[in-house]
Amino acid sequence: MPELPEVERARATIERAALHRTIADVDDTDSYVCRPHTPGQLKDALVGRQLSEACRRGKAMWCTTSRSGPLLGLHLGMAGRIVVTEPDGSVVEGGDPRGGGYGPSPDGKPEWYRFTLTFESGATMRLFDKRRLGRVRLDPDLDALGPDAEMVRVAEFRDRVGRGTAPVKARLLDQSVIAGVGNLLADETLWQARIDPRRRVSDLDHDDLTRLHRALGTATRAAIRKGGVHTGEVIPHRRAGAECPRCGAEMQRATVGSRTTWWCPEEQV
DNA sequence: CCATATGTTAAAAG
DNA sequence: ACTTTTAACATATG
Repeated sequence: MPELPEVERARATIERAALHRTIADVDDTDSYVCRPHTPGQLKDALVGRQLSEACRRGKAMWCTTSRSGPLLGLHLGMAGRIVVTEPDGSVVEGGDPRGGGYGPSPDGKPEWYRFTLTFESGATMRLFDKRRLGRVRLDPDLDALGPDAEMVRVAEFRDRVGRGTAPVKARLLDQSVIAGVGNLLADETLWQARIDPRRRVSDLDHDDLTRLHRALGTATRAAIRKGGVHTGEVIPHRRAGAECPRCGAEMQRATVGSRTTWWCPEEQV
C-alpha cells in the first residue's frame, strides 16, 4: 500500500497523535525490520525521549526526538502502515482509509505488529506490516534520495528525469532521481500525461517532461487528498480485460522497470 | 505448487 | 566509472 500519498498520511497521523509523549517502552525485537540494530538498541536510544517532529521525503519518513536524540527512521516497505492507539485502545484514524482487511483489526494478527512504541500514557505507536519489508532504524541515511515528488520544481524535474536512456517509467521509479513514486503512482501519472511507459527518457522532449511533471503533481496531490494511490482514475483499470476510462481501448500489460505495468495503447504514445 | 503483490537494494550486466 | 536490469529479500493471498 505505501507510496508517497500513504506515507504522507502516516506522517500526518504521527504528527497529530504521537508527538510530545514520553516513550516508556519500545519493542524492537524484530531484528529483520530493525536491522542492522540489535534488539534493545532502539529501546535504549528512545526510552525517556519524545518524538518531536514527523518528517518525510518521498517514501522515507523519520521523527526527530527530544533532547537532541537520534532520528527515528520509519519505512513502510511494501505493506506497512502506522497505527497509533490512544490509552483506551481506540485507533487513531488516518493511516489508511481503506481499513478492513488490511487494517490492524479485526483480522490483523498480533504478530504482524513489527515495532511498538509505548508511551507513558498507555498510548502506542506501532508499525503494522504483514510482509515485514518495512524498516525501522536510527539516523537513516537519506543522502541517496532525490527531491520529493510533490515538491520538485519543473526545471529540476526535467533535468533529472530527462537524463539517461532508461524507460520513463523506470526513471520515475528510481528514488534517487525523484523520491516518492511507486508502481501505481507511476502508472497513474503516465496515463494522465498520455506517455507510453516504455518510452526512453532520451526520446522525451521538453513538452513531454513538462506535462509529466504536471501530471505527477496532480496525481500525487489528488491521491493524498483522497486517501491513497488506489483512488487514482486508472488504477481500477489495471487488470485483464479492463478498458481505458477515457477512450475505452483495452488496457495493455507488460513488465517495465521490473514492475507490472498497465497503460492505454491508444492514448499513451 | 505457481503466480502475484503498492518497496529497497545488492549484484550482475551492459 | 556510471547506468540499467535483475534477483533476492519475507510473507500473504488467490
